[in-house]
Amino acid sequence: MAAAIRAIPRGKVSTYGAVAAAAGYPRCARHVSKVLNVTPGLPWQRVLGSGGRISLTGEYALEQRFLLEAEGVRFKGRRVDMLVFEHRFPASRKAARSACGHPKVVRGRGR
DNA sequence: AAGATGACGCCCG
DNA sequence: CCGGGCGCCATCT
Repeated sequence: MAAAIRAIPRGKVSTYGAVAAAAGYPRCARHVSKVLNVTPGLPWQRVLGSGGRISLTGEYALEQRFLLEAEGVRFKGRRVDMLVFEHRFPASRKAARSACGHPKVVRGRGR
């Protein structure tokens, strides 16, 4: 997970959902945020919400926008121009349809 | 164990 | 565009 985030090059961005999916956990967008919190050294500013919007709140949101613009990322109003700056992760076929942190614990959803 | 929360995502009006 | 609601998963109290 953290590796996926580190893989985002400077001047590019990604979204929680995309990072999670790239890491092999399509349903764990939420946990990406946690990883960012517990893992220092990650380019947290390059991770945005869906559509390229800053999900952060308060001053951190301003920080994030500032840092991104410093890297060359342009904003379209409140969002980032995803069509240009969204980083495409390499096609990982590590389809881990399991839970986020427990590859073995498969939760049979509903059915 | 149950309830509540979180830097989320998607659908509906 | 905005607001509201529901689902998802892990962690904390």
